[in-house]
Amino acid sequence: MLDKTLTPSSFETRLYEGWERSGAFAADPNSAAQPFTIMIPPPNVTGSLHMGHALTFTIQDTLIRWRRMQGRDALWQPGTDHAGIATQMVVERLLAAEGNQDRRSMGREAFLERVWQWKAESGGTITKQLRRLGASLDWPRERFTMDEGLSAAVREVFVTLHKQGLIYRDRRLVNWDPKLLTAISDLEVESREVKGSLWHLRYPVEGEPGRFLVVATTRPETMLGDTAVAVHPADARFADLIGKKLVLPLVGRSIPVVADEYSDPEKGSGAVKITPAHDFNDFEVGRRHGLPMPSVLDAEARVMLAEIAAELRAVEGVADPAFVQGLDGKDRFAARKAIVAKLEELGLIETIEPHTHQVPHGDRGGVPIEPRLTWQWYCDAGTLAKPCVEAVETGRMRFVPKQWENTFFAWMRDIQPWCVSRQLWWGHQIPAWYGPEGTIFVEKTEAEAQEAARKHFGQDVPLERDPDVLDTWFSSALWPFSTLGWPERTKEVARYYPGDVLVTGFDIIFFWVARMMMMGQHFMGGEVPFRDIYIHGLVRDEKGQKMSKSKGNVMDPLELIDAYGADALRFTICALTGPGRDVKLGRKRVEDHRSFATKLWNAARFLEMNGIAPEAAWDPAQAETPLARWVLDAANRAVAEADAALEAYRFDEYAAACYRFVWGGFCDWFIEFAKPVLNGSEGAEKAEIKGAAQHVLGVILRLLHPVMPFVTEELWDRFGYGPECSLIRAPWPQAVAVREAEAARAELDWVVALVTEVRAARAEVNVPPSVTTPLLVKDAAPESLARAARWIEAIRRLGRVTEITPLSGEAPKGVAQVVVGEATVMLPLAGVIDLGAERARLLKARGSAEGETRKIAAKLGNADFVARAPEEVVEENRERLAAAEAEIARLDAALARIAG
RNA sequence: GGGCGCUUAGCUCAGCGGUAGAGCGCUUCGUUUACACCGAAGAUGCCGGGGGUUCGAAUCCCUCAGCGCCCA
Repeated sequence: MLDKTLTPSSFETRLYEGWERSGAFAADPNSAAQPFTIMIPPPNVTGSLHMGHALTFTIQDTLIRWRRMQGRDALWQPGTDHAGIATQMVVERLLAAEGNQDRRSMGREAFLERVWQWKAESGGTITKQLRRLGASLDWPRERFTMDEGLSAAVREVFVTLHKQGLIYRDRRLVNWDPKLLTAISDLEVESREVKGSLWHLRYPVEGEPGRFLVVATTRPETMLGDTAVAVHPADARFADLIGKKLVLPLVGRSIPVVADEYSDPEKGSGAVKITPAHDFNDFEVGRRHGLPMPSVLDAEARVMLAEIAAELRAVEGVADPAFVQGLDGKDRFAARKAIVAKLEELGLIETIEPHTHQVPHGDRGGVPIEPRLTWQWYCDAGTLAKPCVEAVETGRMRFVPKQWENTFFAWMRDIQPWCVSRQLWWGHQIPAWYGPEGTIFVEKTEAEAQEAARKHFGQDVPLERDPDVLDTWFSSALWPFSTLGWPERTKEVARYYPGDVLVTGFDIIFFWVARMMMMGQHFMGGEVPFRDIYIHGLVRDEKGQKMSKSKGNVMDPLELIDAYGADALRFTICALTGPGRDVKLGRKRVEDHRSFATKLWNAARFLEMNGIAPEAAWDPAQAETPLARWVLDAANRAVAEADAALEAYRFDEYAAACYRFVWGGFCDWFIEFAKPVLNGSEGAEKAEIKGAAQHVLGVILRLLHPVMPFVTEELWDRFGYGPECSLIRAPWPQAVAVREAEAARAELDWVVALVTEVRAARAEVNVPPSVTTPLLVKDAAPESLARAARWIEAIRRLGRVTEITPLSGEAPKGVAQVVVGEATVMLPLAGVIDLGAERARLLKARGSAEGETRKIAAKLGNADFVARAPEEVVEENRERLAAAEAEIARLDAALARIAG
């Protein structure tokens, strides 16, 4: 016997282990079935399961379970990425907490060993948590971006791209994180609004004592590296200054005034100081005008004078080398204070206005990033992006929802060279070796580099390997094929590439999607890495706020699973995942949706109590009774709706179709109609209803399995539809042949309408539930009377009716009346009903029928409508008008009967 | 400043040319062989404002307003 209450925790772990142990999640490269592949966007190895994961993995698992049941050879590739900076930070923090020596003093090798040790101990957190969610990943195939195989792919790709000229070294400005001491991607930079000041500084014009050019800046400390001041060429205020020289305050260096459209006459003073080594825009201006580009801040963003020391010059009242020398080694913010104070003292500050502006911050380190001129490795993303743009334009790859392709195009068409080197230790060390005279040898191994160097120099030379590592996204970009064994020519690569769909959030389009596309197409013969890209929203809290630790509104999916079961969480997520919309999720929503799992459990329990059990031989095509045919037909439609919804990535519609059928159809009507039969004597009818019930329960369990895997598997096993843990591999339901479905639908619809009308009338005229009544039927067609007779038991039970008889002679006094199709049904309730309420009820029904009539009549009275609208629309309106008019007539008759 | 999206019942959202819907909440009633995480019934809408296209607009177009996100 099933327990009276559903307790998900009593079976979730057991079932998951059962599936995993039996190999139910495994892809089979030798299968004849058509593959279906989803590459998990590998979560960060330092991560733990949050709501965003719950959303994305519920969607992926729903898709993969559905396709697997459809008989596809499903591969859901698991794994994690090594998350260079994040992991390095985690381990460094750990070392600090343990009171151990820091990474630099322990050395690179020992540190990396410590990272691997951490990975072995803690790196599996998220993969364990994914199991709680029910994610059916092919675990034995789990990969890690730092695995030997994936590392070999990285070396192969780097060396190949280098030989093709698509990876090169360059000295340009990068986003430098002065806390983490590495270059970071512009995607790892976030703008934060900061309240600062706009300082208006006076730069003296050379040879014109007393004349100044005022520049406005938010970063006065960078002035040490100024090499020009730019004004707009069309700005009349400064026209005569163009080409003249200014004395750079404090430093004493002479710098030119240049004309450049970058300078915005509307902003600040209209003149802008140019510091090419410390600002991206200034860098471009510097390039255009051939300006020197001295750096004045070091890796840790402290003042560094080495590149300007030779040019320090004393100028009375303007520049003071001693002061500048005193800044050497000072932090950038301390230097700003000192410089502002000194300028103020010299009277070189015109005004200071409060100014709120966007300051780029590193998203990991949290400190303002510093544009910095360094040598780095770059990948020619522009060239790699072109075929990706084309693949989306021609439909070889498809964004769902489609509008995201705009975001993608906008970024891809304007993509900048991709800085792939990072000044970290944890990651794939760049396979580049430096020889004498700065020669570079890029090879897969040190031996090959040695060999190349020997060829070049004609003798063995000492080589030194580039200490930097590659951006984590570099290895993640290879994920769709490196996980399959590439560069080996494995059958997995041949079979599972390209994937069918990539599921991810829009915030990741630039990271995953774009980079996987670039590398996938370049290295896989132009073949795209996945055909569909399903973009879901973000999980927000009930009020629509982004979840964040600082706001304290985060929800823990594991805690919700503990409280309500994984199925409830998954079903909630599916039900709320509308197209292109964020998911507002609260505890209450999960609680609400849990009741659906409970409902399913209780319905199954009822069937079990009535001795309903799987009968594999039962043939739905032989069903004779209208009820069996009706429920089989409704199940067919539910399956069709679910399929269509899943094909279209409409998870909300899939959930709604299941909910409607299971609750609104199977439980509310089928089970209720079945009760009298199940209660009655054994015989063909009872056998058939039991047959239909077990058949449809089997359909329901399979239909719901992708979204509610645990409770469906538990019920499947307990009922004995198959061996333990076999639902996951059971065939997806298909429509069955139902004879005369149309007639069954008409019959049941009529009974439902009768019961509903009778219930409504009783409720509205305040008939106590304890009172039962006969029904007197007037003007009923013989078919209606026959139906009433066939369904009398169900109608008795559901409508609190005693018997149904045709009305003979006059209607009794004190009746409540309802209209069902052509018939008027009376409930003789003299002395019980409130006649006033009954009259009001009938008038209200008449009112709405009349409103309907007026609307349709007006439409049909419009000659243009009749002439131009499609014939079937006109015909449909004529029918509706006739029906509404007939209903008014019957209601009028009913009103007349109670009038006296 | 550029781009995208949203605005439909109290709340969360579907519908996107032809009868305005769902779930939750609310009100009333209810211990009938599953289920109170339940059952029955009921109320609630100028489909953001304005203009246009059309026989017909929540749905298509224009415009305005408010909200959100992304990129500068």
